Amino acid sequence: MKMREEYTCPLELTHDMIKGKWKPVILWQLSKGPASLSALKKEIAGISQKMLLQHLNELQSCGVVEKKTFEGYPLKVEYFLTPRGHKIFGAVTIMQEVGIEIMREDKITK
Amino acid sequence: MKMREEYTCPLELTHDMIKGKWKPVILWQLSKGPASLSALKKEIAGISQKMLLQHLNELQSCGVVEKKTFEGYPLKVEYFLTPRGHKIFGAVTIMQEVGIEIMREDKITK
DNA sequence: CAGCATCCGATCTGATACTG
DNA sequence: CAGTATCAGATCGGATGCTG
Repeated sequence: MKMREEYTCPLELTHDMIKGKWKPVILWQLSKGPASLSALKKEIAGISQKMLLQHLNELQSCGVVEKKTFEGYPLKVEYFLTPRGHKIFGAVTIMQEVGIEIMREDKITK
Repeated sequence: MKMREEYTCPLELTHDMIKGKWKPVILWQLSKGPASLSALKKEIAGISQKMLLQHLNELQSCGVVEKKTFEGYPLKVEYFLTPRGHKIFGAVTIMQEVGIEIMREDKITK
């Protein structure tokens, strides 16, 4: 991922934050509230642990997601959206709405 | 790109529509009004013709963009957003806004 | 001006196996 | 449960040259 200063336009910056196959779905899940790694893995059908972690790390490094680690056994970690994450989630919401509309339209067309 | 029926969730569908390095910027430009290939190329700094065309084709095949071809020489073509394109543009708008905010925040932090 | 084909390196994704 | 390492295949992106 780029350093912040390298972005020439705002869209490029934000696009980086939601690019990747699973980022919108991860944000969607986290918008419901904090979640552990295993919970996310369960809720997001088809994602591999590697990709989940990789995307979570990217989301953290651009300030969209943070995590809280609880000491002890078994290990417990909670991922959650930052204020910035909630802002970007606004875009994801629209994506979801448009997607629903389109799927509905396509059903009617059939 | 997938066939419509293969999408399991709306977000996956919409994500396909804006994924790719240049799609948000292309939608941004087209939101200002119809534009020719060369106009887009001029307005979008750094894009290659190949990627521009490829993304425009993908946007067309998911019903976000259409084009109108005018016969004659020199050839003239206009790309423009469909109603569906305008809906998705709503998400792009938020991306832009969030991006601007973040860039501003980062400047203050410095 | 609009659009296609090809080649190549970079990046992304996923399966699997392993650590604290 | 959380997280890392690695390897192979798929996809993406960009440069270049060619066609109508």
